[in-house]
Amino acid sequence: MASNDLSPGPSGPSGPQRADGGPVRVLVVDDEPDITDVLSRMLRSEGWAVAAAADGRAALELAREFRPDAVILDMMLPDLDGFAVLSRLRALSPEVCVLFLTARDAVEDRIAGLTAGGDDYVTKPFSLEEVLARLHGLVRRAGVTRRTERPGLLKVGDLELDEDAREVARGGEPVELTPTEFELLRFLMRHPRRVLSKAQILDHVWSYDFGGQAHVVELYISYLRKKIDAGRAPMIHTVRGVGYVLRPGAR
Amino acid sequence: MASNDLSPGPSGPSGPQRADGGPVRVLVVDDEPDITDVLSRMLRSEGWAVAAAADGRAALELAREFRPDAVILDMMLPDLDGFAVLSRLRALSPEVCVLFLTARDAVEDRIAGLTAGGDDYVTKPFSLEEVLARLHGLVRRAGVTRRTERPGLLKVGDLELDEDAREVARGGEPVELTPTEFELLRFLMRHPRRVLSKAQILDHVWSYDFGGQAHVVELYISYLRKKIDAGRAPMIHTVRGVGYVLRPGAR
DNA sequence: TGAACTTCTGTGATCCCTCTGAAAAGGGGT
DNA sequence: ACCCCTTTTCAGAGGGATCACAGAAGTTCA
Repeated sequence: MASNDLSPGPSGPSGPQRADGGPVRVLVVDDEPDITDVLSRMLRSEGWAVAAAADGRAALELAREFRPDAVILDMMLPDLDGFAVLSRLRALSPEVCVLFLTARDAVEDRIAGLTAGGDDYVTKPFSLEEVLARLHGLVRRAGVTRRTERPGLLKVGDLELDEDAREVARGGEPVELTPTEFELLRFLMRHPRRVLSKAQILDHVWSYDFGGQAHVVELYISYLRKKIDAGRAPMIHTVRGVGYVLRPGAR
Repeated sequence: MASNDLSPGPSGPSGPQRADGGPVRVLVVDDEPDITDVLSRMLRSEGWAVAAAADGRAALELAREFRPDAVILDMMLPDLDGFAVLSRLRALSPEVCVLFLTARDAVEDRIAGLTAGGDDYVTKPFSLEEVLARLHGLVRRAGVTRRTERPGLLKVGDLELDEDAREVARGGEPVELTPTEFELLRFLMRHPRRVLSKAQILDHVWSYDFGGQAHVVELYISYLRKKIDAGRAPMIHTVRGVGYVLRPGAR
């Protein structure tokens, strides 16, 4: 209840770090202030350095001095076509990696061809966890981030989640999860030992336009428990009146 | 009400401090004078710099020169919609963090979704401790406050309370608490060695519209004693005719 | 197109947290 | 010692929160 997000843990800033030790720089480009706002805040709270622009012109200007490592780029901009922005961004700094935001039906078209270059895309409406996960994948593949123990592998107790392979295992035993279950578990595993409210979970795991009740969270928690805690010492604990915690050891 | 404020202790102002050493600045916006009044008093007595406004127009004007680090914003204002105020506040200073006040049934609607940005909300009726805890969490995560040893961890003697994990331990031994017990203990631990009257406790831990008697305080104190002082040297002491103290060592 | 699967809603049952009321225990003063 | 007042403890009603189950709606894939 109390805390609402994702602050860097007690062990210091847990956000992505560049090889030079500074935070990874990301530029958010979208004409809807709600979107840039929520993305900027979340990314900042996750330890990224963030700049935001509302149209293509501003984005290009900003990119020139902000020198982002990555760009989150809406393909529907008021002034310039997303592709125009893209090509000029690339002219400016060829190394930058791009995460496209696009409407669901526009995907098949031409976006698919772009991902071949190592970039990636997310369809609107998206969930924050999805954006975060893709962005992480992008900069990791691009070699921007400092090499850590084993990137893309989350471990909590004997529970392992591989973000790249999308595989989950408890005590070496593989576990099959549906997409939503996977996202929920990833969110829990990225914030272990920390009580997460249903509202927080809803905000991060479900799409931003999801109008549903907190009830779905309870439902999916129960699904996860059946698959992950079945028979073993439970790792998902409910904190009555507050939310849920993922806790490794006993208790 | 007024008599139940907590002034800064003899050890000087213990309130939050900005990285520059000054007090954290918070703007309270609510159209009910009772609310702004009680919040302002409490926050001031906790060492914050406070300004208050009764409607959106005044809030925006005030924000321009007061330059708050955080805003407590009622979503039901007489003139402007809370969301309108929010977006203009953001336009003014994007870094500001916001704690929303909202009716219980309005939550599911649109407030959820805001917590994703790192902001937070509290439903009316609220308790002062709840507001304070959330506000603390917000500015801590926003990196406004000076970094202390381990944020979110309260220690008194061998008693520890982790606000993030919502865990309590006495002498390393974990203790299970219900939500109300937890809030009560947090309040006590935030003001150790200080006699707190039942009225003060009632005002801070219970919702402001709670009509009940001081009897519940005695009841919950007894619950806490059973769980925390059981067998050990007691830390919760009764000051007859006055209230209770939480004291670490002997005596 | 049909079958399998995933996601979400609704209902009811259960648990346990909160608070009330009353009785018991304790303190302090005369 | 006695009485009065405060504090503590006990027992239980009520209600909110959580969970389990079933099924409808939507999606994916062959």
